[in-house]
Amino acid sequence: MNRENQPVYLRELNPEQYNAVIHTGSPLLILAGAGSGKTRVITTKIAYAVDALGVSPESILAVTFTNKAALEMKTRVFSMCARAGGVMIRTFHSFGAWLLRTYGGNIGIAPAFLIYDEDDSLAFLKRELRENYGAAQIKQYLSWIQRAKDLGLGPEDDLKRVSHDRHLPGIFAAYQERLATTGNLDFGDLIMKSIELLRRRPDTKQAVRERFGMVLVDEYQDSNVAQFKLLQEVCGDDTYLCVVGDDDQSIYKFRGAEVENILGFPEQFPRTRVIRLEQNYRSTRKILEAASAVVSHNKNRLGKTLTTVNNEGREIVVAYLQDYTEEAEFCAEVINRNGAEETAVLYRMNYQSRHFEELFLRMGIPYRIVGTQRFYEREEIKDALCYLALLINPQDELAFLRVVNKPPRGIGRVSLEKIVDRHGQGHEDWIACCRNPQEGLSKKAAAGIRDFISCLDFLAAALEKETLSHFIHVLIERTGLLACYEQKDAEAGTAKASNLLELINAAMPYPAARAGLLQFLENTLLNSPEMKDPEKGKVTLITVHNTKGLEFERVVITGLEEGVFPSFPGTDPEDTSTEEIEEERRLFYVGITRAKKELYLTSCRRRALYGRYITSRPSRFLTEIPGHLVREYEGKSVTAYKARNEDEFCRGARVFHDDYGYGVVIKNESKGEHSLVTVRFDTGRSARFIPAYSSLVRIKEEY
DNA sequence: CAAGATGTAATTTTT
DNA sequence: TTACATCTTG
Repeated sequence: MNRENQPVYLRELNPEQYNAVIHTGSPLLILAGAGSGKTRVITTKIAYAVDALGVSPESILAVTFTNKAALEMKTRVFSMCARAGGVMIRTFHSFGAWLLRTYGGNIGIAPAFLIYDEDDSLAFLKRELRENYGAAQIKQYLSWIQRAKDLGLGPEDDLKRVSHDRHLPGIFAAYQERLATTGNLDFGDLIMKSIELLRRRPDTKQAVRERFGMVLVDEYQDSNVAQFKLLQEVCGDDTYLCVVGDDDQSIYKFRGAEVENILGFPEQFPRTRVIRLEQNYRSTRKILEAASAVVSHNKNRLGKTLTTVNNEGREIVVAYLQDYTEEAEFCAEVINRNGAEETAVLYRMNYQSRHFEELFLRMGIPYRIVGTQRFYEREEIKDALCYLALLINPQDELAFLRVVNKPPRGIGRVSLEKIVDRHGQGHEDWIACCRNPQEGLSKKAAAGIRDFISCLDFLAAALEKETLSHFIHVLIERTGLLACYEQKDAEAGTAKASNLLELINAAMPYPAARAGLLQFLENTLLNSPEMKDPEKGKVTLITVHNTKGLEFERVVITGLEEGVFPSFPGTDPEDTSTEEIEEERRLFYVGITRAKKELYLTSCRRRALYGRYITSRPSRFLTEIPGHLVREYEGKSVTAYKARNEDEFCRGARVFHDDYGYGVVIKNESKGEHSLVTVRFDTGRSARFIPAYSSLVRIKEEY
């Protein structure tokens, strides 16, 4: 075919990418391997549809999972095609919010609803359950409710797939009811209510289907059942639907992601055309080969063969180390040799970052940590946002309870209880409830309430007069939040006051008054800019989950030990289900494929757990990488600990045990799977161990 | 009503 | 070990 006359962005594509871009006429599933130019294809496809096919930008809907992805897609589409400004590029939740604000009135949803995040939901459920349940149980129930919503199930549905708990349906129903009295929605509702809207109102469904003739979904492997149902409602027979994803990179099962969505897409949508993107542009051959070998151990996958024309590259370095201190030292060494920029240290769990932070701080290695706490989740920001929320919606119970005594106004638990009781009797909102004379309140509390009300009145008036940004400035001063946190900052060395001031800047782009405030609140929550822009010259500390969509020259994946990576909390490693292991393996696969040129894997012999050392075994994933791709790190620690082979505890070997201390192996018998080792300790005692189940470590002879 | 004391639990996390 | 949540005391 003649591609000479086509725009540059088309000529740069490989044949599969090209076919995916120009395809029309049936549902399309693009199976895009890691580093295969997935985002490029989806953005080019949008540009091409507008430019070459004459599709109206307003009729295109592109859905992603993260704000970051949405933002990136917007930027890339607009840079390719200026006319694409009208394309709707949103996250699933943001799309739901749009749908409900636009048409929600048809099913009785007030367009000015606020969105409760997970913390809010939990606080909410706590109010419902705290009399009879512990914190852990409440969390469990919330998690079940969320899972149910992920599956598109309401309180009245059969919840057996979520849990057999007898009380769940009742608690779920009570939660929904309580939420309804505030008029607000939680994250799950943004999807659930959208489905309900389109099902109950054929007129709305028709309007939506007429508007969106072309729908694209990115990261489809992480969609859940509810999102699939929503997609089914949005897409009619005439809608062109294209989904992009990689079943090997599905890592959010614990959040309700349903790999079946992508695996079963061709059956769900008849006449589906499947295009595979298997050409990798990111990694060296060795890295890619390792990644493929590892993930090929998974059974539940479509299977694809990634190839690359890139160089073979260096061997993968595997370092067996003594403990997390040595691991941090190893990372420091990698960084000092190669530079911090374009280097990432990956770990399975957030708390693992501490060891790296400590050492890097001491050694003066510049680093940044990605994705610990979101801006809007900060205590002080949340306080300010709750004042704002209360101004928009005086029914907002949660917001009221959070800020009524913040900063302290002398309204304690007892006084609050009385107000809550009083509110429960009438049907006035929280502010009206406080406005009326309070009986039985202490003088102090009554004064506090009066103060609170006059503060809110002042703010309500200010909201109409000031720009939003200035209004927020007024708010944090008039409420006393700023002063309160300035004092706390001085005591605790935090930076909460400056975060509050940051909020003033964040509000700059928004219009004034209620309308602007509403937009601002939604954007803070649903489009909160995460501070993920790679700063120059710093090493990146990041969880493996958070690396999705990123790439680095050099990657160190740390903590490759059974129980850490793969992780299986609370479960016996022996009976961990294969499904769980496969998800962990996919996560490892994601980690490996982030590396462009160099990959390092570290595994520790001992790890500190809640102040105690426990021995761990190397991750099974390490054995899944073909030996010829790997070079074992031979640093200072090699003498202390080498990969365990039969000789590790041979007769005469010097060993250390957590409880017994130092000793010498005097006998080594093989018994089936495990060897039985007899040790005489320096204290004179002897004991027998199965090394696999003990904390026995081989050490250097000198010790 | 607010600061200290004791107890308990401990993944990953888009929105 | 540490972080937090709930309980007790000033």
